[in-house]
Parts: sequence; C-alpha cells; structure tokens
Amino acid sequence: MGVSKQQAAENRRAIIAAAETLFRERGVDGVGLAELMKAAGFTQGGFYNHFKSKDDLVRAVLDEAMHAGADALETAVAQSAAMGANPLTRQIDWYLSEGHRADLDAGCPLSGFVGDVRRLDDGARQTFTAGLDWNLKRFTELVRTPQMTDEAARQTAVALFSEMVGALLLARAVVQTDPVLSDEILARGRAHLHATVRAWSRRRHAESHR
Amino acid sequence: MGVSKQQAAENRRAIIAAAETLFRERGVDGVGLAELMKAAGFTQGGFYNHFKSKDDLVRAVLDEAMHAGADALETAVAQSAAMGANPLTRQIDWYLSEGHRADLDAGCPLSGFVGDVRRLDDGARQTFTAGLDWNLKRFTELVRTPQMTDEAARQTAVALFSEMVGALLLARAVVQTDPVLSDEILARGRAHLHATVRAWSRRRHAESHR
DNA sequence: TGTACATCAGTGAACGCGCGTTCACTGATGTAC
DNA sequence: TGTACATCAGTGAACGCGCGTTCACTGATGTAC
Repeated sequence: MGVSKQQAAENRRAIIAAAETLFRERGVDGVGLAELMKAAGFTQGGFYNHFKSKDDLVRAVLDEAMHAGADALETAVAQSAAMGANPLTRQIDWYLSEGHRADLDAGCPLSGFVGDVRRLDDGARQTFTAGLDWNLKRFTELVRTPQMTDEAARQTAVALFSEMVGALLLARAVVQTDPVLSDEILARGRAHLHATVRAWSRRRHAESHR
Repeated sequence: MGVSKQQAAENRRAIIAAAETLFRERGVDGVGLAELMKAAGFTQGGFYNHFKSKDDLVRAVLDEAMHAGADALETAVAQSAAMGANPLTRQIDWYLSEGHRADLDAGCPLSGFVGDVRRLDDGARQTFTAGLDWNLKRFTELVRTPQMTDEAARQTAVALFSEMVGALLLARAVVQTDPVLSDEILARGRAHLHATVRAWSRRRHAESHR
C-alpha cells in the first residue's frame, strides 16, 4: 500500500493500543492475531511487519502499559499537589473507585496484568517486575514523612499497595455476580487504607512531640 | 471398556483433579482437553461421558477447589485451636509463606483463580463468588473478639484478606524474575498483617479497661 | 529539480497444527427374567 | 443362581474452526544520481 515511516510508526502504536485493550479484557491467550489486527484497522498479514511474534507484541504492550501507568501516576500526583490535596489519599480513592474497577482497558497495568504475567515470556515478566519495582519506590516516597525511617516508609508502601491490588482484583472478580459484595470490598478497602494513613500521621505527630 | 459405576466416579474425580492442576498452572485457555485427559490417564473421547462441555468441567473444578479450600481452612483452624495458637496469625503466616507462593496447584483457590474468573462462564463465577463470600464470613468470625462490633470485625476481615490476596499475587507475579522482591513482599505483608492484628488486641485491651 | 529504482508497510491467501466437539464402535458392568 | 440383554465409560479417528506464522505480491515512500 505504500505508507510513510511516520504513518507506519503510528500504525504500530495503534496495534499495540488495540492489543492492550483486548489482552486486558480477555487475556493474552483469549485474543487471536487476526481479530487483533482487524480491531486496529488492518489485515492479518501486516502484523509481522511490526512484530517478530505474538510474544514480541506482548512485550511491547507491557512496556507501553507500564510507561503509561507511570505517567498517569505522576500526573495524578502533580494534580493533587496543585490542589493542595494529599496525593496518597487521592490515589487510594481512585484506585478503589467503581470507575477504576470498570476501566479494565486503561487502569493500573499492575493489577491488569498480575494474573497473566506468570504465564508470559521472560521479557514480559521482566517489564512487569520493573514496573512494580518503580511503583513501589514511588509509593514509598509518597508515604514518607520526614519523621519516618526508610524502612518504615517502604514497609508501609508495600503493604498499602498489596491491599489496593488485592481489593481491586477481588472486587473485579465478583462485580458481575454480586455487585453489592464488590462495592463493599472497594468501600472497606478505602476505609481501611484511609484509617491506616491517618494512623501514621497520628503516630508521626506523637513522635514529633516527644 | 466397561467400568463399574464406582470406578467411573473415581475417574471423574481424577479428571477434575488433573484439570485443576493444569488450569491453575497455565490458565483455563492454556490447557486443551486432549492434554488434560491424557494427564488424567484417559483418551480424549471419554471426556464427554463425564462433562457436557469444557465450561461444565471448569464449573466442576471451581466447585471442587472451593470446597477443598474451605475444608483446608477449617482443618487449619482446628489444628491451631488444638495447639492453643491464634488461628488468624497462623493463617497469615501460611498464606504469605514461600511454600504457598510455590504451591500453585493446591493453594487458596480464591487467589488461584481470581485472575481468570472474570473470563469464565456464569456458573464458574457464581461458584467463585460463593467461595469468597463464605471465606470473608469465616474470616470475620476469626477476627472477631467479644469487644468488637459486627461492623468492625467485617471491616477488618475484608481488609486483611484483600492484603493477603494482593501480596500473594504480586509475590507470585515476580518470583521468577526478582525473587528478592518477591520475598520482600511476602515478608512485609506478614509483618504488616501481624502489626494490624496486634493493634486490635491492644485496642481491645484499652477499651476493656475504660 | 526530475527520473529510476530500492525499500518496506500494506494485502489476502495459504500453511500446518491443536482446539472443542462428535461419532461409531467396544466390552465389562449391572439389571431383568 | 444362571442366562440374555441394555447400559454406558471407555477408545481413537474424524469434524470444522481459528490459531500463529509464512508467503507472493502491490504500490506509495524515500533515496541515489
């Protein structure tokens, strides 16, 4: 068909975007290349002009998703700072919101792919691991107060994030069959995480008055 | 081949057991019926003597896994009681142990299937939901102390279990690529959950001295 | 700046393969008399 | 209790289908002169 290099690069991005949506909704194994290429607006054969194999695409999708997730977190933190809000509290509320539960396509890639990643190839697993690593480091900074040790901040960040992921996944797993239970899991997760955040600030306060 | 009714029932159980192992390791979509029947010691065609379809088998597997998971929890609680140990603390330590992380085949079915269940058919999702529901009720009883309200016990149980599931899934997702991070997630999960349990007993103590 | 040609992203048909499911058949089990 | 027959869990080949991948071909883009 003859297409400019710029157009080709855009098409590649379109394939990755379509694949990310489909993979998150139905799993990597649940989506064929023909369907995927059609969703991106192309025919099946063109796939191998952009990717060496389906595994290669999966790696590209994970890579893209992790970068987008990191960007989204930074944007949210910057917005919270501009509004004078606590970025951590806002992140908790967004993460365990009904909107995020429904937004499989574009939500947190760590919870989106955590169930599949074990079965993906080594490159995809490394990308996922790097994304989790970055996320936990960033959370550690958000959790941190001047009074906290490195150790305490890290401990808190890992525990907080684990609870966020667990609550979101459980809420998503049952939302179709028991929306009331699903809502309850989200609400109790938010309440508990808020209480935990409040508990530290109280502790910090107490320590600073010693 | 001509087989007694008892033998046929045992064979059905063997197929379910083989399927559970394979489904947990590689996902429902990642396992074919031919391979599955071979793993159970039969040829492909016999499958439909026991199940109406693959979806029917998936439902049977979920059902079996949920009952086995419930039995395992009751057994653990009874053992803890017999030893005079706190069943909740012991459950946390087991759940976030390296052994449970490695034991995909027979560990908690809720964390084992939470990633897949969204994509399974309605029967399987209902079985999963019923299993989660039971589990949260049972956890609420384990968490409960005479001083706690129903509401507080339920709140705590849901938050605890979410964190356990999230930490286990994240630890499993990265164990191959970064075992140090994986171990850290488990250890920090245990530490945080223990601290949370301790915090309630302190609070209960304080309240009872009012 | 204009012409000649190599590049390569696109098309769409085809490949072998494994999928879930169906089928005709076998023969010990289990039942009816 | 013994014989005749229906049942049904097993076998293994076959079905159509969609999978990931390969291929020959097209034609505008992009480069060399």
